[in-house]
Amino acid sequence: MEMEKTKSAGYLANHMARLFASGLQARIKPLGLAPAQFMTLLELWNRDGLTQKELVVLLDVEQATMANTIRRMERDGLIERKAHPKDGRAQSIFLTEKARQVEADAVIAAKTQNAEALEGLAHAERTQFLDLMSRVITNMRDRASEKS
Amino acid sequence: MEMEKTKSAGYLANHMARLFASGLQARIKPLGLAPAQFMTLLELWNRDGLTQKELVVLLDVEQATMANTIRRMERDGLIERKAHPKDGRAQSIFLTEKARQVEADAVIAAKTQNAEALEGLAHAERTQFLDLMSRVITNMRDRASEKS
DNA sequence: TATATATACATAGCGAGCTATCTAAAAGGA
DNA sequence: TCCTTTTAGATAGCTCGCTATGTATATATA
Repeated sequence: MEMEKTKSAGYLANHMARLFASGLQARIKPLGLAPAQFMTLLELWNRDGLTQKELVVLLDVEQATMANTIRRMERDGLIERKAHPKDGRAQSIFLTEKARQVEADAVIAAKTQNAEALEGLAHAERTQFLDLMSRVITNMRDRASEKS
Repeated sequence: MEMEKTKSAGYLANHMARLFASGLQARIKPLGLAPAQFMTLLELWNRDGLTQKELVVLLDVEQATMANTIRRMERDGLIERKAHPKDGRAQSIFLTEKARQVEADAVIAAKTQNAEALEGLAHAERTQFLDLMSRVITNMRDRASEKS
């Protein structure tokens, strides 16, 4: 039973994601951001005052993962937590001035990384690439949630 | 400057790779394997007695990453290290009987995971998906090596 | 040959993902 | 109202990436 890794979608997905992450990391490190922090900031730049739970749903990571990411972001002065007005268990997460200031540069960095990765792909290929990834994600997400 | 994460190749690549990894993990955990161990075993099932350095090149991970993966594989009784006959710095890595015994089941698990992920894609779409990922990987790899 | 450089591997320390488990508050039901 | 269940979050402990650095052996050069 042969298994050629260069023809395995899973192997390629892992390899590709690592290259995206390290490329993005190099670009945003000067801004004081790490990749998961950037992804979280994307949601917060869009709308402030979310709870940890809301971020978990938006980014589709486990609660424990988000708890740690948020802790590092607080440590790094990117966010502040305030008591939730209605729910004593929850906290609302707000951006600091520092986080607001890096938005433009960080978004440019991410767009540049994406552009570099997709270099040499025709417009239609790019569209299809995003579509195929979305469909594959949907396949696996649905299958995963079925089991719970 | 808007940034829609569902249209960002990097975001999708990360999400997809996490789903592949957790799907594979669930399937091979009963065999006593973790995902990175499986990827390493794919090379060793193909050819035994490789050095750590050779595995680093084949899997395109950092040397320190491979050193840790190998240590866990040794701990778990999947490999044994023997002194390299020609080079006093290096070690040759050999499979244990245990590692050989799980090959067939592990390969089936990985193929099943890939098949599930690609469900609903036409044959031509699957081919193109692998091709697009390969080209994107090449883009980023070349760019990364340029800088060193 | 003696020294300098390059290479193979180990280790420390961090980010980011995961599962499992705990606490405290909220919500629901008897 | 009281008790049970659910939910929000924290924490411990693991894998697997990474960078940076140290050590010992090989190799190359003066």
